[in-house]
Amino acid sequence: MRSTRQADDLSTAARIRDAAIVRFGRDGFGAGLRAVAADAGVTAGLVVHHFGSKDGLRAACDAHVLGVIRSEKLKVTTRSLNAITQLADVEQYAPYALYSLRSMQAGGELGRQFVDRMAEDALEYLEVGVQAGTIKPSRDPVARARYLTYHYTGYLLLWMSLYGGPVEIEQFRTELRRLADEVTLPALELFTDGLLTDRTMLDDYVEYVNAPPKP
Amino acid sequence: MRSTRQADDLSTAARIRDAAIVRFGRDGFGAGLRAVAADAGVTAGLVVHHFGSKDGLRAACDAHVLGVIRSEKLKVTTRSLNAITQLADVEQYAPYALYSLRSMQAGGELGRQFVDRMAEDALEYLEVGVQAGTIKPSRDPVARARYLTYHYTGYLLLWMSLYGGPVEIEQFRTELRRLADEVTLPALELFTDGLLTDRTMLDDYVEYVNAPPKP
DNA sequence: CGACTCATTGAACAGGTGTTTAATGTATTG
DNA sequence: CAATACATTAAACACCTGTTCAATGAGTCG
Repeated sequence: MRSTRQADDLSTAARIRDAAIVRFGRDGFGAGLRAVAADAGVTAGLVVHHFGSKDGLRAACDAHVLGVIRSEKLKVTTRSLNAITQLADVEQYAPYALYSLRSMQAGGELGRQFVDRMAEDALEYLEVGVQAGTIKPSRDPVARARYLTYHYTGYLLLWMSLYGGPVEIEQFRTELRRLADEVTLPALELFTDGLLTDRTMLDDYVEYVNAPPKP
Repeated sequence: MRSTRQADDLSTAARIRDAAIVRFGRDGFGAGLRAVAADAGVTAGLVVHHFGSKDGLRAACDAHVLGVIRSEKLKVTTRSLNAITQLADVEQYAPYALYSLRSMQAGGELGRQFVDRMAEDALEYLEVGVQAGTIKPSRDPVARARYLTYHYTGYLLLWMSLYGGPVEIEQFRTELRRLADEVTLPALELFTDGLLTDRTMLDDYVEYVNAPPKP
């Protein structure tokens, strides 16, 4: 039947890829090919037959996740300032969020692209806030967007590294909410009032970088 | 000669442990026992003879690093608010800093303890600032200290995950300085002026959490 | 139908891992 | 000096990894 191929479920290759995204997201990229194959109900040999190698499989996963992120709705992921509650919001995309985190943890190209993309979206979002008058302007908006993005992403990565070995998706979301609760007050305080009582450090610094010493 | 044992260098076990700290810090805990053994100029068998197992070796490394941190000067590590320049300052302790980062990345007990300790020190330091009038008080000082610590540590961890595969100690320090430069302006801006132009979000949140018990 | 292509499997392979074991040398002790 | 305990090594072991290979099966096309 041709219906077996396309209608029954997904194509076998796609099923393997999806299983790999979930498995890698849960256990990290140290997970074995045989585990991925078992999740997809196939054999390890078939995995490399379809994807060439484990790296090929990972590349396919990267491409797919990046495609999903780019395609449409996951722009929501970076629309909020709080990168933690962000991810908790989109329930159906939790596996992709987990996979992306693992990607950052393992340090692949997808990880870098993902973070850069989040920084771009954050910049956009911050600009809107500045225009609307709700967010203060910055002397270097790009640097600020990167700074905030790296911080929130790093917070999440650190938490996953410290407390999440193999991460179940359900546990992932509930823990995210707990983290968000823990973070909200200090974050709002910092965002509203800052931390320092006087501005000499900042003023001194901008004066320092604007005064070209000796070229 | 008994002098061979203690004076010539360190004891063999200590030499292995130190080599392991450096190697694990550079390559992560995936590094093989044979690599560690070769660094120490011994055999893999001897490593497990002394430490029982690879986990035993790692436990010994953890204990030693934690001991060094506790013992004395590494309190400096957490004295500055900026956790990045922190580590760049203490040159001789860079291997310990790297090892600790790997520990956080791998998620062992040492990683958790290290972060918790940094949070405690940050709390102490922030309190001093509050007393001195240079830092604004917080409604929840403990949460704020944890928040700031996790953020800066996470920033560092994210950077290492994304860009640092095997990390050379020299490269580690120079990169830390570059990161510090990149971060200084946005951080100072945020710490001085905050991010939001009005305080309704904060006030609403505080009112919300205080609503039930507070008359 | 026959030939051909592709998906799929199970077994085998080569390489790496942590660990074990037996042997050897080298101190320290009785 | 002899005996004993320890440090150390090289080789082997069992296991797990990604990958390869030959065989089997099912679907497609001429």
